[in-house]
Amino acid sequence: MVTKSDKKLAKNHYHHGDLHSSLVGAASVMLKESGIDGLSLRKLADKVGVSRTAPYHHFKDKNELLCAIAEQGFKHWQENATRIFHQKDLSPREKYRQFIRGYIAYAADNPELYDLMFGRTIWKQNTATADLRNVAYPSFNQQVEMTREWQNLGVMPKTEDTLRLAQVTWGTLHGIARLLIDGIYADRSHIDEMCECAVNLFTADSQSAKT
Amino acid sequence: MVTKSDKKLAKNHYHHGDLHSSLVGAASVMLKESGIDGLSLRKLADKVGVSRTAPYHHFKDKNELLCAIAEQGFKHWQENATRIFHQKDLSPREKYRQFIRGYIAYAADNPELYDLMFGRTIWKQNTATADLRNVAYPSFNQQVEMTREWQNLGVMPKTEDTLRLAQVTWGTLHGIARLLIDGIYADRSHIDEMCECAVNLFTADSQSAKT
DNA sequence: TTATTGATCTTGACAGCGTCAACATAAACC
DNA sequence: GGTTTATGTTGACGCTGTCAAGATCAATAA
Repeated sequence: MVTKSDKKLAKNHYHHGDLHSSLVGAASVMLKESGIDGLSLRKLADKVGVSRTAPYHHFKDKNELLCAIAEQGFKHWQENATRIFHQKDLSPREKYRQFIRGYIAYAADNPELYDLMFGRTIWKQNTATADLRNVAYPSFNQQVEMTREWQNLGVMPKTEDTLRLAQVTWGTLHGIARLLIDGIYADRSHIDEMCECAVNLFTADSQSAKT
Repeated sequence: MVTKSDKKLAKNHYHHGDLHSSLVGAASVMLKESGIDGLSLRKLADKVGVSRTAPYHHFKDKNELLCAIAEQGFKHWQENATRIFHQKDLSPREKYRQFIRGYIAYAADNPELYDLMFGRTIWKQNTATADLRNVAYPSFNQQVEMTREWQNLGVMPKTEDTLRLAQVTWGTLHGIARLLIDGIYADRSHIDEMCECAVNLFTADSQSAKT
């Protein structure tokens, strides 16, 4: 049994040590490179240096592993979003613009992760872990709360119902993101202008008070 | 060989007759029921009453079959869209509303087909057949032409660049559609109100001239 | 200290998938 | 009638997720 000690020099252990988080880590990398379908549990186990079925002692099935990755993604995005939202020295409208650009940029920079977090694999099959739901639902909800705040700040029209407005505007961001990461909007040089256009449309009083 | 004559009574033929279109037909049904991943060539061949690999004499691989189904979908949607657009006795704004509702309804009624037509399976891998591209690209483009017309009719703001405006508004429709068919917007009773909200946002002079 | 339990990792196996190769049959054409 | 071509067949390969049964080690109870 010199094989193991080759990889983990000091530790010649039968047990891996922290296989759980090692798997999530390696799986995130593999997801980024190959997408959800390309992420194979067997290849993953191989990369971590463990047998085919070892991961099944830490995750019930592939879905549970995917949920764990998505969970990390939501936490990461959440930080990102609140950081933008609490930025100082910015007019509300400029902050809104930043948020929109930040949203699209996050999706464009992490296409496969975005696909996992907001795609059908997890949500349509209704197989989200309790842990994932505990992070994702608040994140979905934050979209509504932000919209309410933007309405109060006079950035978005107060005439529209908050929930509907949030659904439509998030729908827009999601749609643009998906068209980008799914290869339908090929030309990414237009992203900035598209965001600008969206801001114009969603902003109350789009004629006046630009910038 | 009485087996075959049981299924196709008169024809006890070694050759199927019109396997190509039979496959597309059965595959469309199977897609609707099980989605892209659930659509298995082996099950499909079995359902049509033919051996596992027979389809490979009519489609190079699964991708080509999927493209054929998507092609049908685009033609079907194209009819649908132009029928709405050339409806008589409707104010431009009302026609626009109808189009938006029609778009979302088409996606909601054919979720798996929509996923195939506008999803990553075909477009991200860049594996669209020439035939498919010949139907899909004009369909994408029609979105821009319609936007231009709506701008001319005074429904949509003339201040925005046509291409950007088309990208953002189509993005919105696509995003709402995806959130619905991917199981994130669970409550379909809100669809009408969401469409209404979108119309309000995208329509020039949203304050006045409602209907 | 020893015995036992439980967590973790192993190999073996199974069914399903897309797809290639080799072969069989029927139709079409010279 | 004989040859080519289109279309069907079975067999096989490698990949996948996942279950079952056994091996190994850590921790805990006697």
